Amino acid sequence: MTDVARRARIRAVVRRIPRGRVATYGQVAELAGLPGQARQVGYAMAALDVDSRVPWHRVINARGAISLPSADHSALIQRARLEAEGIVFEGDRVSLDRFRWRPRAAR
DNA sequence: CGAATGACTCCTT
DNA sequence: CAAGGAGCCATTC
Repeated sequence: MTDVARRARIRAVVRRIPRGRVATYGQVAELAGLPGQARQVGYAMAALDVDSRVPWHRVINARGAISLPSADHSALIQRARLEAEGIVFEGDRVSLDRFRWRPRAAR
């Protein structure tokens, strides 16, 4: 699969994450048909524009935390957007039990 | 081309 | 909870 196709599939999965829900990098990788390649998802997110129509802010790491230095501007934008959608942070993380996106088989 | 890098994750100390 | 290591693989040097 080409690089372009791979990133397109990753973006397609991220676009399906609904408001008020989050998904982990590993989860996105899996749904995109790239199991075990969570890093590539992070890479694809980094390549997006901050104002991209792809909801990159709904993608967080397996600990439920934002995978960017807390001082990073993008990290602040990400947290603000998530809280604006109703996601609650407990310290520096989100309860995946409560907010993780659970996609239905087919849609 | 080899080595380092990194918006990751899992497992072990 | 903190650290370290291994697996992962596109990208950059």
